[in-house]
Amino acid sequence: MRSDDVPPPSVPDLAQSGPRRSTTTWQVIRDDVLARIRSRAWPPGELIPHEAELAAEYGCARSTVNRALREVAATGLIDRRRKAGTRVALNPLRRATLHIPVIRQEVETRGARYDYALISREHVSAPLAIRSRMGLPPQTRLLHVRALHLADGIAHAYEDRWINPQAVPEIMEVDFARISANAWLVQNVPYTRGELTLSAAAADADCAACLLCAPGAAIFTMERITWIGDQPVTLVTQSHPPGYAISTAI
Amino acid sequence: MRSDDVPPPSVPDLAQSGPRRSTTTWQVIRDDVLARIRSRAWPPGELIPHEAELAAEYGCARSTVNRALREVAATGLIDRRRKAGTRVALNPLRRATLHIPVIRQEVETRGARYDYALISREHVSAPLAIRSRMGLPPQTRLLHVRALHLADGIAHAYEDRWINPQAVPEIMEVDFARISANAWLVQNVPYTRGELTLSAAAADADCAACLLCAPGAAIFTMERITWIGDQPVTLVTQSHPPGYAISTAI
DNA sequence: CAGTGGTCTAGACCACGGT
DNA sequence: CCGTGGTCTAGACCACTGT
Repeated sequence: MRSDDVPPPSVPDLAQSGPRRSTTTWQVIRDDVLARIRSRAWPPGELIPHEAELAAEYGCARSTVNRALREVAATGLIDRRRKAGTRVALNPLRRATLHIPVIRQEVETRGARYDYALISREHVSAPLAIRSRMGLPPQTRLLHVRALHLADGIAHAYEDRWINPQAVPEIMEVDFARISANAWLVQNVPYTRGELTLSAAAADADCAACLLCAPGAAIFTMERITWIGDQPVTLVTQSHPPGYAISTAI
Repeated sequence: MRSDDVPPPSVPDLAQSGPRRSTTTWQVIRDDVLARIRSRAWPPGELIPHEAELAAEYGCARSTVNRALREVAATGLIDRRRKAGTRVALNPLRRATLHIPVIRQEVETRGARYDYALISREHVSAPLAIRSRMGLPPQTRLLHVRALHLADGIAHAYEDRWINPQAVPEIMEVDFARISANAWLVQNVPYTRGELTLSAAAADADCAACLLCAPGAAIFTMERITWIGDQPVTLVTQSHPPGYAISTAI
């Protein structure tokens, strides 16, 4: 920051959880804005000063204020519109970034040995539930691959995957005993779009047997669908044993 | 009309000169970078051109390239380090933004009527599990509030909440039959930090009774803890009936 | 129309960290 | 050391949209 002649803004200094390490101007502005919103100095629905005004207040360029406010807007706490200005969100629909674990890494960073075990591989006509989920017509044949991810030999995740050979014909030649479907797809298929769905499900017989839990036990599932253009590539459901959780800061 | 029949550049023809249609320069660069990564033109681990080089290619300012690459880096697909340059991530730890629903809105946007029903309110000594989760010493007394969120009269979420009156003394006077704990806290408590944990759990007897499902049924739970500074404010667990899921684009 | 945010530039200095 | 990204500036024009 350059102009030291501007007094520090009179922001109610909320109790900080940790030491403030943000030294850059835009981070200072961002944190001040967050503090003013959370302290209700700027209550929900309120119009906050526009960029030029804040730039003057902080003695910085407007683009620096823009950067700070853009970051705040990304969390959903403020609503920005041209001409209308910037308002504190009335019902802050919070956005949080979720770090989606890559199973192998997840296992190995715990210091455990990672193993992959193929359970089954079949080329079959897709069941209705899978077809409709992937948006495929009747009679479509899909590759159905089931596998287990192991941490030090014990089950870490049960994977039930459907692959559309029309999108990736080469998949039919892959030996899933040697390379996991996920690893092969990650290395060979540049998907253009994906969707992730988190839910809870009761363990079915197969899943329970693999994860060593009771049938019907509460299982955390992550379902992913990926497309190349409009063509669905794969639908994969990864089920984690009871106790699994995923966290993020908000 | 100029010759727009040029196919979408697989290796993008750079040196833009004409006006942009619907996307801005930084978005074009971002999309090109994503396309080159996904098409493996830039394979995992590869060093990509540095900012100045890309700026020259696109005929734009370096800060515009910086904006584009910063957005890509936010998704975890590239790793940027000073002096070392920018590399395509070897194991892309994917980041996805999760939109955390505000229950009332979630219900009302479905066109359903929202209702809130208080089940119980007690001022009790905190159980060990709750204390340790919130990082509170033994003997701490907490306000325990259980409630139900209803959509058109049927259960949409079961809420089990613990509130620390030391952080928010006024909470003891609030009539939870009139206003939900969440609504009151959102309006009155500027938390500085929060943590969200998603998991699956088996429905306990109370939860099952409220959500009209079998005891032990797989329940999707969202647990939130918020702090003011170092002081924990509230720990809330919201449980959703079987079938509930939360989605995001990746 | 006019006010506001969104983008962009052509520079500049600085912080980090590999060599 | 010195190359690279991170930040910042003082402007500028444009796009959107409320009045």
